[in-house]
Amino acid sequence: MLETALNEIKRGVSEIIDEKRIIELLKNYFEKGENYFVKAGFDPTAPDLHLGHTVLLQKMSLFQKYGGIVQFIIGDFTGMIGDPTGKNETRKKLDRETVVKNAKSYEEQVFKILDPKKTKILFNSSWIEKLGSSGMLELTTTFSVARMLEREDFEKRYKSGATISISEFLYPLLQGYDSVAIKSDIEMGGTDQKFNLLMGRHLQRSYGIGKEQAVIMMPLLEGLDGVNKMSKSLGNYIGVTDEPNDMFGKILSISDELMWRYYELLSSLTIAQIESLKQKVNDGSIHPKVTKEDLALEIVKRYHGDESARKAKEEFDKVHSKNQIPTDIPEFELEGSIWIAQALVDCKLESSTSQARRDIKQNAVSIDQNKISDQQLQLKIGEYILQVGKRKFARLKVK
RNA sequence: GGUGAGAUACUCAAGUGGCCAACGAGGGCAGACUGUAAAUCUGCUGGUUUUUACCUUCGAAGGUUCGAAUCCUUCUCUCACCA
Repeated sequence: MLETALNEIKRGVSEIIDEKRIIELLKNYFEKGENYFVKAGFDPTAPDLHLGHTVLLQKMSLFQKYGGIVQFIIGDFTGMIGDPTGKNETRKKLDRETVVKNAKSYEEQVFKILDPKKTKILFNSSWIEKLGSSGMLELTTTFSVARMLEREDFEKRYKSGATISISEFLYPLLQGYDSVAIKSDIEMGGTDQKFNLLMGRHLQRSYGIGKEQAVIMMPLLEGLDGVNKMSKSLGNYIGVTDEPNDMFGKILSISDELMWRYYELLSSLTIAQIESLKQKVNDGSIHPKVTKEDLALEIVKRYHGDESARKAKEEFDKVHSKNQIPTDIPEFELEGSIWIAQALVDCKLESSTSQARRDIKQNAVSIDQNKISDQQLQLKIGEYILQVGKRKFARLKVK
């Protein structure tokens, strides 16, 4: 029992620190029914979860199966600083209303994966603000600048001569202090969080709360480009709230290589099942596209249900394999005779008439499925289906 | 506080009086080829129906000049060394 649980927990994990502690926690649960806390922190500014986050969430939900109580921290205080990636400077404090709204939005998304009955949603401002200036000072005495500079991105930036503001040093400390305040037993995060996660252990020891959290790091899921980690700012993400059609299409657009990575980290198939699939694709008995479609179906199903997933697949075949017009496309109405380039801009297919002209020149624009080449074309009264590239469509009614 | 260096489009980065809407690379978009994959090849990548033209843009504001991303002044920000 303990053995199976541990193996499930270890699947896909990038690194575990203090595995003994985890075994101990599981043992206590199986033998005495004792619960324990599993912490993970999230930024309050971006309540749009994507599949990269779900790698972590899926693992957390597994812990809930084995006695874990999830402490879902919304970093409304630390969010003001922003995790020091070097890109963002100090951010504005979000007003209460926005934080609450974002938290709501988190709940809706998170509870598609986590069990609400075994999840606590906490705001870190609630204990950090109580620290006050003296508490904050005390916190800074627990760690040295030299050690702080050991953190990889600090070191890089310091050596290359980029700016590091003092407030950025506070971020890891405060995140670590969260672990002190809520007495977490396990903290989870991405591999990029290693420094911050370990800070939790360090501070729990410094503050003498009587335990040190174990740390589990999950690999960062690569985004659609297959190179960078999935992130909203890079625009290479699949959001859990994406429309079924979008979600399906995005998954199918990943490379074959990346598909296996997604299988490992996102699919509920066992490792053995995935291996056998891989085998079949390699010897040619299954087309890789079919395998990818199955993956897309499984994931869309998870967030939107059977019916939507099936429809998304049908729609996809219709538009891409058979080259037909999608079912739902945005509709626009415009007045009188109108210049094609302007019409494309008004239908939000192009950002400027200059861009529209360039695309027409490059054979990227079609009307009612026929490519056009006349940049001066005037659209008369009637209904048209405009298309730019492969995926941008609009239905236009000229009156 | 002192001395020196720097700020160019989404990112990196050339350009140091007119040939500059600004080399090149990455990214992005489009076309060909495909499985809407990857790889590869090609084109485009500030705006404007005067498109071999015009307008706006090289940290900000002024100035010199027929003409400035380029020269001068002030300011803002960044970095290095010294204190």
